[in-house]
Amino acid sequence: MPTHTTDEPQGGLPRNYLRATLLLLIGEAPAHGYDLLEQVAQLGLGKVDPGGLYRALRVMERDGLVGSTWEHSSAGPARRTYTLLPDGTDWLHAWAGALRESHRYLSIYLSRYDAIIERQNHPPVAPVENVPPGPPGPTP
Amino acid sequence: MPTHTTDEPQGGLPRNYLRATLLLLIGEAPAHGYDLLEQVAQLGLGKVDPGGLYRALRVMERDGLVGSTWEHSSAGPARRTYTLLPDGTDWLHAWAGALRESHRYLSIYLSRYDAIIERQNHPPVAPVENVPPGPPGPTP
DNA sequence: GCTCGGTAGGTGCACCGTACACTTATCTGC
DNA sequence: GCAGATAAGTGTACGGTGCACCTACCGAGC
Repeated sequence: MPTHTTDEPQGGLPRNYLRATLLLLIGEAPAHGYDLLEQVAQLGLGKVDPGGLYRALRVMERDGLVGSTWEHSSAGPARRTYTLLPDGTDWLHAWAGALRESHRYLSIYLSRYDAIIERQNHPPVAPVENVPPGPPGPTP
Repeated sequence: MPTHTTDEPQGGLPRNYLRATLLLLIGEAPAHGYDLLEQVAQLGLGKVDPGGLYRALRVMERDGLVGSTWEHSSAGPARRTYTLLPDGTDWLHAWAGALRESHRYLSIYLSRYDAIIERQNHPPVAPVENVPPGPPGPTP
C-alpha cells in the first residue's frame, strides 16, 4: 500500500510562504521568533511549526537578509530580535512581485472554477440526465 | 560555498498547483497530456516541465481522480485522453476551497506590503534620517 | 530508404521546503 | 521544587518540483 497517495489538500499555500511572510512582518517592525510565531498564526495561517520558523530565520540571517541581536528581557528567557537588512528589503520587494503574480493566477483559476460550477447549474442545452424535452406522456 | 542558499524567488506559486490546475482543465474539458501542457503554459505559468505533468497525471489516475483512454489518432502518435472522475470532482472542489483561502491570504499579504511601501513614502513623523528639527544654520 | 522535426508520453534523480516530533533553557507562580 | 509559559532550537523523513534525458510514432524532404 502506498504510504501517502493524494492526501487532503492541506492548504495550497505558496511555496516559501514562510520566508515571505517573515520578511513582511520583520519589515513592518523588528520582532523576535516567538513573537513572529504568533503573528504568523494570526495572519490567516493557523498553527505554524516553530522549528521551521526558527530555521527559516537563521537561514535568512545566514544569507544576510535579516540581522539579529540578543535581548535579555527581565521577564523570561533571552530573545533574538530580528531586523530587516537592505538585502532583505530587496527580497521583500521581489517576493511581493512574485506573490502578486501568484495572486493574479489564483484569480484566474478561481474565476474559471466558478464558471464550471455555473455551467453545471445552468446547462446550455440538452440536459442529458433528466427532464427530457417535449410534452409528458406515457412511455412509448 | 553552500550550493543554493536563498536563490531568486522563482515564482511563489501554490504548492501542488500542478495537480490543481490539471484537475481544473480536465474538468473544463477532457484532454490529453500534450494538450494540457500547452494549456497550462498559456494559463499564466509559462513553460511547465513535461515530466512532472505526465507524472502528476499518472498519480492522479492511480488515485482514481481521473480516468484515461488511449486514442489512436490518424496523424501522430497515440494519445492518452484524460477525463474527470467523481473523486476528481470532489478534489477539484476541495482544491478550489483551499486556493480561495490562499487567495485571501495573498490579498492580506499584498495590502500589508503596500502599506509598508506607502509608509516609506509618507513617513508619519520625525524622519530620523535627515532634516533635523530646529532652525537651519551653517554646518558647524 | 533514411534522416529530421514535431507530436506524444515517459523515467531518473537530486534538491529543498515543509511537517512532525523532540529537546533545552529561563523565569514566574503555586 | 514543580508546572507552565516563554523562547529557541535540532533530527528526520516525506513529497513536489525542476532538470536532464529517453522512447516511440508519423509525415515531409533529400
